[in-house]
Amino acid sequence: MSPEPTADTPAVDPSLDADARSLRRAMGDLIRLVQFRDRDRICCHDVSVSQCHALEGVLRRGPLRLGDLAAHLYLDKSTTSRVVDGLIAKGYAERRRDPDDGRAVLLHGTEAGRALFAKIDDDLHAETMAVLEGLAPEARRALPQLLVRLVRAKANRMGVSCDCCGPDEADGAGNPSQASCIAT
Amino acid sequence: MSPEPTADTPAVDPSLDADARSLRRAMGDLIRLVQFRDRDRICCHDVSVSQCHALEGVLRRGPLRLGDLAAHLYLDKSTTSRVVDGLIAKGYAERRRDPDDGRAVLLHGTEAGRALFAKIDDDLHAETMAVLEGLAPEARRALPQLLVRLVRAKANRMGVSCDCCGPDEADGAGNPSQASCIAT
DNA sequence: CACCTATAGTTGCATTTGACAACTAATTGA
DNA sequence: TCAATTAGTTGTCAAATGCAACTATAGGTG
Repeated sequence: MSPEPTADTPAVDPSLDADARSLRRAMGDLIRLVQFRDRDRICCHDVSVSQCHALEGVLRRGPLRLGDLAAHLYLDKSTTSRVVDGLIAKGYAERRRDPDDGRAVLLHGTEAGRALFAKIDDDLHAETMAVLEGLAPEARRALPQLLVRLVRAKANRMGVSCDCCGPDEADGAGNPSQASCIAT
Repeated sequence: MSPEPTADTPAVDPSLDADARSLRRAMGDLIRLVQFRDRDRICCHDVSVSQCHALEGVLRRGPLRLGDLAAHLYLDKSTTSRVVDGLIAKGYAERRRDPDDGRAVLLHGTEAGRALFAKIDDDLHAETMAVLEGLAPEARRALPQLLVRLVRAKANRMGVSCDCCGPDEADGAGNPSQASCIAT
């Protein structure tokens, strides 16, 4: 269980274990809180949580196919199609035929969609800023990196590929595959 | 938008904004991934995700009332009751009358429940350890604290009180109300 | 003590979310 | 030209969840 520090296992920090427990506890709280969403079913403004994620996907990743959005959302394409229906019904997105492939649709955000998302994004950004404020810069910089690793580990375990970060890549140095995640 | 550094706003780190965006992107991925749970509906072994959280609550917080568990899970008490039904059906928990209050039940974990949870806990702990490994100790130590702040902020916004951390408390110093979260 | 009110849980019911499977339409390749 | 593949949509069903109604117990107050 607790590997002894030897020449090639360079002294495992004894607090690692405790840190892991703390992290899991906090994560558990976060996850439970996040999954409780039906109450104020509306994410923030006029859309459900899924719709909000979908809107973000459509806007951030430019016009994209339904299947790609489904992958991004970790949802079945049928579910995704219906989520998009909702977005379209509210006038935040639209389906257009892909000129290069008659089977496919390209999802575009509308002006209203962009406006709505900008508002939501601002809100969440402000909230996040408030959370980060006053934190040691190194710590807050390390956080996304850590979350990405966590997501990757979970995705791996669940047998899906997370689009945030490629197949895999050891990040011993500064910001390796994380870059590809943040950049988009 | 970008507040100018003055005497009393001690030079806002210009990277704060970028850090916040990175964080939100990673969080988004995490949340989407986590909400995709119906697929392998079974958390890991023999229970659903909700049941897993409930089991953890029952075991970690000793015998507790249904209402308290519901609060912990951010679920309606009716839903919680049914989640517990599932746990009981599988023999992982049991309802007992509260000797001090005939209306209440006290939820107890069974031996099987303890055993199952130990297994799940080990798995997740190992996963978390792997994620944390190789990270700078300060960074990984700061992480739970940060998540707690995030949870608190979200809980606040949603108008619920998160049990992980009390009403609120500025943590300028080392580890303030975070302690109460980790300690439990 | 009797009764009214508040509290703890359970059950009925409707809604939402989601997956899977069947279907349609379009592309690709032999 | 036609079979096989691929992109999306729609039908159907199951699970999760909240709200409201209900039961049973506690706690006060006249």
